Amino acid sequence: MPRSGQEARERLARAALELFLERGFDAVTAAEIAARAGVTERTYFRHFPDKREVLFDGERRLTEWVTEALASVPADVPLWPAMRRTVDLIVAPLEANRPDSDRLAAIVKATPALRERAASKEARLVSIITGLLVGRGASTDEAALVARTAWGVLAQAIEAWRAAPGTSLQVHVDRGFTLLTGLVGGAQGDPPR
Amino acid sequence: MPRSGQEARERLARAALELFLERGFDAVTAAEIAARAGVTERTYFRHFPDKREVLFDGERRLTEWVTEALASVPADVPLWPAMRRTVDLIVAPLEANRPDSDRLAAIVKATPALRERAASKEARLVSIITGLLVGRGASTDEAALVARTAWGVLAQAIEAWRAAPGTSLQVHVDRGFTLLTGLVGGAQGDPPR
DNA sequence: CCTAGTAGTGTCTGCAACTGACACTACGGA
DNA sequence: TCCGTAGTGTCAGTTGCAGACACTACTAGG
Repeated sequence: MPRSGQEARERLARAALELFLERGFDAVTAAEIAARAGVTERTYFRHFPDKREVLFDGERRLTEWVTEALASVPADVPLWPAMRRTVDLIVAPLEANRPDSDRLAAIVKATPALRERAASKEARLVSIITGLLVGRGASTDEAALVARTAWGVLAQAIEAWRAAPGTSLQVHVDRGFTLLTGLVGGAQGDPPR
Repeated sequence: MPRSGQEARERLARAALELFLERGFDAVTAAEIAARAGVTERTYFRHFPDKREVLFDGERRLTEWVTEALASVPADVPLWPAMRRTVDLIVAPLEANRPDSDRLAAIVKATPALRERAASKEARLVSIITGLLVGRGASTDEAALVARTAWGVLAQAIEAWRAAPGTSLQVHVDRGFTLLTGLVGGAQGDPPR
């Protein structure tokens, strides 16, 4: 293997994070990020497809966690319980990662262009999960619905977790699932036609 | 030349749609859209904040439909049933709008940059719905969860509906809600059907 | 130890998405 | 009839991104 490229990539990611924290996403140019990392703008774009993507490099790990978690659930567990266990399994890594992900979330929240990218990443993750569920034997419709719903619970839990420092993510997740079960499963009158 | 402003805006929207259909989003420049509409590029950017937004002008109507539909549900209807009725209420306008929205969906689906924008719009709509539900007296957590989940059902139904021409959206919506109830509310045991 | 291949980089060049500043023109109302 | 306003054109500038090509550090193979 030739000279480590991976190293430059990490310097770029760190430089970008610093600059975005210092001055905000919009006030930083790609050339400046590259300069701080000691490379050229062109090199930046060889490592990341655009200015935003540096920040979302960690999302790949999330995908891995989900994939592994779901794979670790026995195949005979029905869809929804399997998804629930999967969510439980990725709570730990998420909590371990909190300090970093909090800073990231702050930057993203403050920048529309980044929120857009984040929303897109979520959608992509949901569709990956859907694929995995289909691989477990679910119908496409079921899989998509379960993936969307479970992700919704987790996403909402994460949001509440960030809003309330010092709380445990697991608590929010549990609350979300029970809340959902109560709301949806409850026999309150909603006549289908 | 023209005076209305609104008129130019509509010409721009039509021109953009045509060009995107003819050559694809990426192969069209903002200047070309403007030219076909008989104005300058600068004028384009006075009507729309960026190249993508022309296509999403109609989303405002969706927001209105949702707002009105939810407002029309009596305040004493509990959260989830209220949401379910709201979804039912906007099925009609959605179906009436099918030909246009199908073409739009095709363009969006083919272009990553547009999918991103679409995902972002969905997120925004969900947060608007959350706000409305809070206005009805729900807690933030409940509201967010219900909004996310219900929108998930509708979004999934719309996708299935587009994939199966000739079917009725209402059918997919009904199926989605019953499926969800069965999965989430049902005893932890059995795969459906 | 030398040589050849390859991954990573710098440089140069160019397009297209936006943006600010300013001058102009049609219009509706006083 | 004149004036204020909203919509537009023009021009110049910044920045995100991409193709082409030459160069350099490193590694493997002889």
